[in-house]
Amino acid sequence: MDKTYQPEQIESRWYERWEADGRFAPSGEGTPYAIMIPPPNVTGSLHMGHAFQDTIMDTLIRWRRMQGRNTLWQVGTDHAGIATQMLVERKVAAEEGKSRFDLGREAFIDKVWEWKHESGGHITRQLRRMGASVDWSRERFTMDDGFYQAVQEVFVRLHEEELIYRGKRLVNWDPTLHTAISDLEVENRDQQGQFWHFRYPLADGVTTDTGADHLVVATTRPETLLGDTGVAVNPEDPRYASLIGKFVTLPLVGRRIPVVADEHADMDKGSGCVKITPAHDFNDYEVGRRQDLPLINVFTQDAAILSRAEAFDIQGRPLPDVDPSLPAAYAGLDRFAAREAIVADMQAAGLLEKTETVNNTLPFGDRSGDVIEPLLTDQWFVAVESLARPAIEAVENGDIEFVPKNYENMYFAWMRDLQDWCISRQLWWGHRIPAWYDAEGNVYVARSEQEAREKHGLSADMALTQDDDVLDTWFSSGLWTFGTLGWPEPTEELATFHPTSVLVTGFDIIFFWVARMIMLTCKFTGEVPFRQVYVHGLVRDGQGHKMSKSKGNVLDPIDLIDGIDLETLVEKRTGNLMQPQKAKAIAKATRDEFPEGIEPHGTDALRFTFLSQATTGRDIKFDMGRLDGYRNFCNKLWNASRYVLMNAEGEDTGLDHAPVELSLADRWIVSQLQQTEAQVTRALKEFRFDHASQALYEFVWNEYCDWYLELSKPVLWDAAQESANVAGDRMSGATDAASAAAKRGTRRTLVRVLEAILRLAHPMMPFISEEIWQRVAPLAGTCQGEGDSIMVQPWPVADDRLLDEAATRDIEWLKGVIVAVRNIRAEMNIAPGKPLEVLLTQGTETDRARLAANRLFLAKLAKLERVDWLDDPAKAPLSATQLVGEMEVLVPMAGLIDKDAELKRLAKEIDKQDKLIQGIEKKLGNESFVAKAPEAVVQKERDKLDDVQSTRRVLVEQRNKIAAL
RNA sequence: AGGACCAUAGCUCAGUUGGUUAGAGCGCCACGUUGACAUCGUGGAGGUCGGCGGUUCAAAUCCGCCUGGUCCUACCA
Repeated sequence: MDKTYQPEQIESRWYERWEADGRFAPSGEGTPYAIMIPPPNVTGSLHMGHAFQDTIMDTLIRWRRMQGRNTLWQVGTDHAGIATQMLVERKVAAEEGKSRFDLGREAFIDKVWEWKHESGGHITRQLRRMGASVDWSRERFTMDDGFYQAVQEVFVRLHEEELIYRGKRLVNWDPTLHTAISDLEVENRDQQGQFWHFRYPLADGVTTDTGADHLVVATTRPETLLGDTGVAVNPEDPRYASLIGKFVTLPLVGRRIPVVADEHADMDKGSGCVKITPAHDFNDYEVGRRQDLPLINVFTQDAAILSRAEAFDIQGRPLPDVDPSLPAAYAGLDRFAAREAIVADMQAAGLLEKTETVNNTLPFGDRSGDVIEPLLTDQWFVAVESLARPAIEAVENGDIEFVPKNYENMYFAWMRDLQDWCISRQLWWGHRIPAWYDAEGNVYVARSEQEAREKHGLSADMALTQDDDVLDTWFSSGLWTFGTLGWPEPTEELATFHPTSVLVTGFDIIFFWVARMIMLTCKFTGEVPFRQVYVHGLVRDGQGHKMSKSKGNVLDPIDLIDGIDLETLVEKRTGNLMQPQKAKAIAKATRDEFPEGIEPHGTDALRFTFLSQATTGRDIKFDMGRLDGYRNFCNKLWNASRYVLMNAEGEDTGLDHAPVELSLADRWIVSQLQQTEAQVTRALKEFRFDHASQALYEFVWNEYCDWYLELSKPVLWDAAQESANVAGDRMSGATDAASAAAKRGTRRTLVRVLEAILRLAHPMMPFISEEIWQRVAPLAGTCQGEGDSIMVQPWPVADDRLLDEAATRDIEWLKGVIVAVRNIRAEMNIAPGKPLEVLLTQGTETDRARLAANRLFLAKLAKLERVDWLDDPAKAPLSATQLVGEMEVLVPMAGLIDKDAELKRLAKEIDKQDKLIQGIEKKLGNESFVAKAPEAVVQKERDKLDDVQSTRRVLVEQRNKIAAL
């Protein structure tokens, strides 16, 4: 093995090997365990969020696989309607200077498929680099043939049940992308805006109670004035009671519009009068419905002003009686230009009362960045009410459990206030809506054109045209858990793996995806899609900022794995910026943060970092320091393994039946291992990946490496003779045979514990664990020969019979003595390598027995040349002292110890004890504590006080003795 | 406006049902090239657990209020 851990050399080969050996497919045996990967965008690339999420899923899957479960990790990608279409449109524009309209629908879609074939492998390659053990043989795509069938089926059935309907509704319209988008795709951003107060003249000579001939309405959107069909006042508002039912004349247009009474008008805001534009505002739409006002649309699909308005009733039927004329001056003006023109004209007409600056929130399309316009358009909707009910119940009654639990509230809050879901998108890339129209505009919904004709008895020569729209991407991804398993066919996979076990996802798509999956899955399979939802936070940068290209703080997981030099990193972060002026600042920040670029860390270290940071219910501030730390941890494991192999390969590791004797240390580390196995298993069960990784880390580094490997050295390297030299009394019966049995026992333990560590580590660190296991397992007798893999070894199960409390206490004692000596060395500035003589006094029988059994360990680890019992404490030479329980560890000072330093050290120790004593005495002095606290708690405090007091007594004696010198 | 979550060492975070001498990693200081590892070892410094109040014999932990931060939902005529 190389002296240092070099991940790039081992990671490349193992993944290919596993995949080639078919290790990722379900075993077909054991209780099923399934996870469906949240399908990433097919043309996307793997970001930190994916890497994090995939690490968690892979850890779960590898763990369950080792437990013998029949595991399926379903992989696939999403066609991602808008995102992909935009990407390809930009590409075509850049490369061919053509728009999608230049190409036409079919040719454009061909281009998208082409792009998919070209770049769709990118993210799947990256997934492989992360070590994700997904079943590639079942890879799916949300627009493959099977999904096409599932989507048609769901749409048609919902339509048959009248849960899908079509209508002219006000929807969020993206004027750039020319499509409807859902509420969820709208991002509200605070802006500073203008607030214009307009006068609307009262018609027919009417005046207000105060004698004014007009009403004042305020708006941030003057251009919608053209579509006003009423002015609302609050029915309770005495100021305007007499005007209800009267009319105002809409300025600039001249339309007579009524004053209506509606609770929407807030008496305390502005003048208390509100202009009502049902075709351009969601609230006004509702007012229009209540007050039976016409809807007058004044915008084109680009959000420019129409030359003639379009009037409808609330059902979307045209209203031929409404005068559609608009002032010619505005025709064709963009909404923002129209706004300026209208304000200017109102001012010129003396109808602008005042202008204020206000903070308001504007809706932006999260894809286009354009201001979203509520627009009256024909769209398809899912009536969600009846679907939501079972979906809510599934969570209420525990069929689906959110981890952490508080996300259930978020889910309920949203589900109980659902609006019908607008599922049509005016895009080309996606599942085309299975609806056909005849010449009269009658609509026929069916699985195919042919079925439409059969179903409705339409003649073969009757012209039918399919709906141009496609479905919202989330409509198809909502079928992910069962669509991937072959639905609507009643497949074996569906029977085996559905409902799936757990969904791992970010809270940001609970509404987009999780809620819709639950609704659609309950509806069509009668089952929940998954039993548990593990919700994780967002991966942020080290300062807690969201990673984004425009901030220039994006980290690419692959760069953390392979490393990247500074110049390449700067180039990556500053290239292709939307705002190129930011490049300089980004470059500087990058150079400051990564002066040397980023070193390679390997996949295992990155995964371990994610897991250690995967704490519940909070976002992750990605910590480069921890990444370094866990890379070092891999190196530690690597080198510990080198040590084990050096001492065990070609040696007797107790595989045959020769006698084996386990030392105290052997029994102790085996006992500790059981606890670690139990801890890691429990943590994984509870989704506490941070605890799981920490338990492993601590065991490997702080117990196995720091102590056990050190304790193994005297056994393996030092002859019995040598220990006898150190011994004050005789080593008894240290025969060659006994020594051989002891060595065998230690080698066997070294190897077996390491082998178990590797299995325990494998779900978290698949590569390094496999690499080392291949060498170690044969020595432990757990390898079935060439071609075997750690992936399919049994998960370690703690065996309580191997817990050894006596050994643990003995080792704690030994550690205590060793640390005491080291402490004296460090504080007294005694060279670490200088052999010392140590005296022990005030020991119990147990202490004496422990010393007798552990002389060699003590001598080696504390670098002692002599250890002796001092029978009469009064005769102790002047020494530096440490206490281990009641026992005193003395390092005689002669020629070694600095008097002042020792006094200082003792003073510090005494002070510490004093503070403790104070605290405990205060507690015990409190009568109600003694009276009311459980007896055990009180007794514990008393014992503690005794301990601390006697420690203090010894320290004070010691101090006095030295001070008297 | 309503709601959620967070606030513990310089930094990133643990802390199970209230009882611990409040922990880890990184960073910091001192010493150290002992035959697995300097991507290391040994020892150490560093916290009135955001603030105030309450419940309790006992609060980092439970309750209330406040401050600061993140986010979601709604509204903003």
